[in-house]
Amino acid sequence: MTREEILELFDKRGVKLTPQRLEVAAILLEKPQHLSADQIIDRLRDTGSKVSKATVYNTLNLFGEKGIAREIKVDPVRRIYDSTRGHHYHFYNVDTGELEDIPVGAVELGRQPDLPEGTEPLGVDIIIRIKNRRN
Amino acid sequence: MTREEILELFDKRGVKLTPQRLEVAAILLEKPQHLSADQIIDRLRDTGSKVSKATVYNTLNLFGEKGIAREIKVDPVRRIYDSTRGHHYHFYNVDTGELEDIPVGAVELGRQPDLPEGTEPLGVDIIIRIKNRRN
DNA sequence: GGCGGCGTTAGACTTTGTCTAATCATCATT
DNA sequence: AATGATGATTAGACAAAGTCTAACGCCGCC
Repeated sequence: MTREEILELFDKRGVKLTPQRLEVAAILLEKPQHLSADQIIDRLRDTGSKVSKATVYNTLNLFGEKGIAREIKVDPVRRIYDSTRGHHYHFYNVDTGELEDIPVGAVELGRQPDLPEGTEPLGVDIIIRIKNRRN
Repeated sequence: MTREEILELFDKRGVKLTPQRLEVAAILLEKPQHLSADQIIDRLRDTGSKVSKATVYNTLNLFGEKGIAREIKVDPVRRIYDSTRGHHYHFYNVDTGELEDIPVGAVELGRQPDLPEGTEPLGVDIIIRIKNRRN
């Protein structure tokens, strides 16, 4: 994702532009990928950036709320952020910890259940857990 | 779930019986429910049990591995254990934090995607996020 | 009875993420 | 240009969940 596209996305989602947010976005949204806060901080440090830990966490929370990145719940100990915003699901390899996008349309819900009384849908998360075949 | 059924389940899943494991199981498997480690410890304390925190965590990890309970990944800060072992999915109310089982068969995957090379399936987690309707 | 192996325990420790209080940036108004 | 308000950023303290360690207990087996 180019700098231009990021600016546009911020604007569209009502996120005020700051240098720090742009730095975080540049790393996370560079390409389709799954990164933890820690990995993002490491990469920022690698590029000599001095964005603080607190800001990275604030920013990722904001990105999650505003739909700029998706928080994926797979690993109970660390939050993973997905740069791909569109409707899609995941493979999670429990051996390697790797997370992989499932091509759109390769999996689809057959029947949708009725929601509990007085609630409305927010979204659906599907994770297909896999492991390495050994032999 | 009765004490008898728990003993049977332990046996079937190759889990050695100990008084502490039985105490944890008695609470978690009592009925279909979703509990955090913390809630389980609280209930143990309420009944006067002195099972240690470490043992509760060890036991829940063991139960997860052996298929005696299911670990649900929904809240990044706390692990939730589901006493229902069968194939089923969940509603997660982000307003209340409540987790609710989706009746079996009410939702089903239409298409199953091809798995990545050299891997085999372990299972599928589906979480339908919902929120309270306000008006 | 002694030994080995596993389970349990208290409490220290680790890790991830949040909070606090101070500082800084931006912008509108005068 | 100074003022002030609002919001973002920062370092570091803090909180919470879960893991680890080292000691101890229990049980079966030789």
